[in-house]
Amino acid sequence: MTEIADIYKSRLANLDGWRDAGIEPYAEKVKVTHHAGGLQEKYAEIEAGFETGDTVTVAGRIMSVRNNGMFIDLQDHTGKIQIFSHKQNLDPKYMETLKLFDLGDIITVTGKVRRTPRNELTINSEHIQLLSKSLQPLPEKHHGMTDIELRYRKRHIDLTDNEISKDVFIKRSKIITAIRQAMLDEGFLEVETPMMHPIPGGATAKPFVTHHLALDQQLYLRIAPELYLKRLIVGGISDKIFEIGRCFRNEGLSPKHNPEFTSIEAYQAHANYEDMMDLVEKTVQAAVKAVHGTTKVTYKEQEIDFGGSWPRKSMTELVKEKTGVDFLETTDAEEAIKKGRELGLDVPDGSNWGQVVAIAFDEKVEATLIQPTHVTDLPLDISPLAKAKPSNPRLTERFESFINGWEIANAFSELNDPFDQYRRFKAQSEQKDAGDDEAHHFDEDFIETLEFGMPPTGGLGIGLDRLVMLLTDSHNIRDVIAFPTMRPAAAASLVTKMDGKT
RNA sequence: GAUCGCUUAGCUCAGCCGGUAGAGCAACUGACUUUUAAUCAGUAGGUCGAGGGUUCGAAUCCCUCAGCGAUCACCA
Repeated sequence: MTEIADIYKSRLANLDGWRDAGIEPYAEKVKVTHHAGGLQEKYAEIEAGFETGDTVTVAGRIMSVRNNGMFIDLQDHTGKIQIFSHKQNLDPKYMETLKLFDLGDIITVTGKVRRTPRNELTINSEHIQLLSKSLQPLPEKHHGMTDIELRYRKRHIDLTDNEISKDVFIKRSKIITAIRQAMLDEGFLEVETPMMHPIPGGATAKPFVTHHLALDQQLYLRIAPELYLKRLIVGGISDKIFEIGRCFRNEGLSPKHNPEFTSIEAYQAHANYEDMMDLVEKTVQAAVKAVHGTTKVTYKEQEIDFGGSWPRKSMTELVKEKTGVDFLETTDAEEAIKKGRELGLDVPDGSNWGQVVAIAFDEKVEATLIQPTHVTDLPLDISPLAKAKPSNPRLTERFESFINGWEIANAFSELNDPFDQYRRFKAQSEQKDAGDDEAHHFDEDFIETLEFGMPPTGGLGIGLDRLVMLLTDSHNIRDVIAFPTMRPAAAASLVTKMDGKT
């Protein structure tokens, strides 16, 4: 017999013990009057040895047991509190069932609150009862579950066990709530658009493909909600809309990339990219304040200040600062490629002017942008949905916001000229034909949408997972996604674990 | 996709130059209504990630594969 089976069987025996005692081991709910955290706070000041006489009912998980079940550490979602089960207070019939408890069991306790002579806030149990039996062993109580892979695969254990992990997901929720609230405060309407697209659009990325049976139709999981949100702007449902939701990209995994990730996209009619910069600052600052109470955050021992108005610098200007090369002075792609290669950049043959600028920026500038910075005026070649800059048609009214060397936001004055959009899609589809499987698809329906007339509009996207990473000092995106995408676990280990259960 | 590293009991980890598989916690039996990582005595628990090879002998050396991590590449 393997040991896991041993533990499992002993717990099963205890489960039967409850039934023998006439108590259902998966009980009905009880009325919980207090939580551990609240009690710790309320009675923080009482002295060691003081008995309050206040009766409370709590419920939670048994995290540790001392002295034959006399002392139990009970944990609920707010914290821990000690339970004292002594024959002075506890009905003999409950004394009998104490031995049926296992670590991890969810129980309820009613009794009076006191502080023990050893200064531990404690409930003297008068009634203690199983609410739900735990058949699986919890991780080791001192070190907890540190195996990073197991924490990702078995998040339910990680959360019961790991305060830091729990805190990250609570903060994630607060960050998203703060951003949503900031958008609502700005007068934006929250909307929803399809996640299954007949033509994937709105971003440069490889999509997931799926198939609808009844329609016999190929569909793509969305890589961005952008084009649908613009359709809503055309429709005029509101001048200000936003969507918070999942996007899916069929690309490599890394500490900064999960195949599904959460973004916010916002569109504002009669606004432009400069208005979007203000909006990025407002929403991100609201998120920072919601979890830190200040605008300053430490990430990997580096202080990042999200406060104030962030510097706005053009991409070509930044490249010039770092390399001495002003790509605005290059007249065509060939000259740009030559200059780029002189800088030691790996520039593929056939790159266009904008792609060279982007490579120079990625290689030479990106990693240096630690403090929040809006990088503006991105090349038109790499911005197929952004409006060209009137003063320089090679550039667009687009910016990306960088923090800690990461692109956190991407925004622009939306291209609303259907003729221009037609030409951009055409250029993209030529790139696609040339073998670029990330180039945008040609979306005729979207062209038609623009033909109805879209007002001048500013659009914005923010990657929320990365923002959560920054605000929780998390160094892997999997630490901020409750159930990150994982390869299937080795079959053998799972089967072994299941063996004992039958 | 490339390089490097990790994988030993349910959990956390030792295991050196190849020589019978180890500890703590958890579990089980017993003692004690006593605590703060409770204590004491005892018991049990292993396909050493998987497969192959070298060897008299492999957790250990070699090869292949898998999962995970870090870095790089693509991307947000």
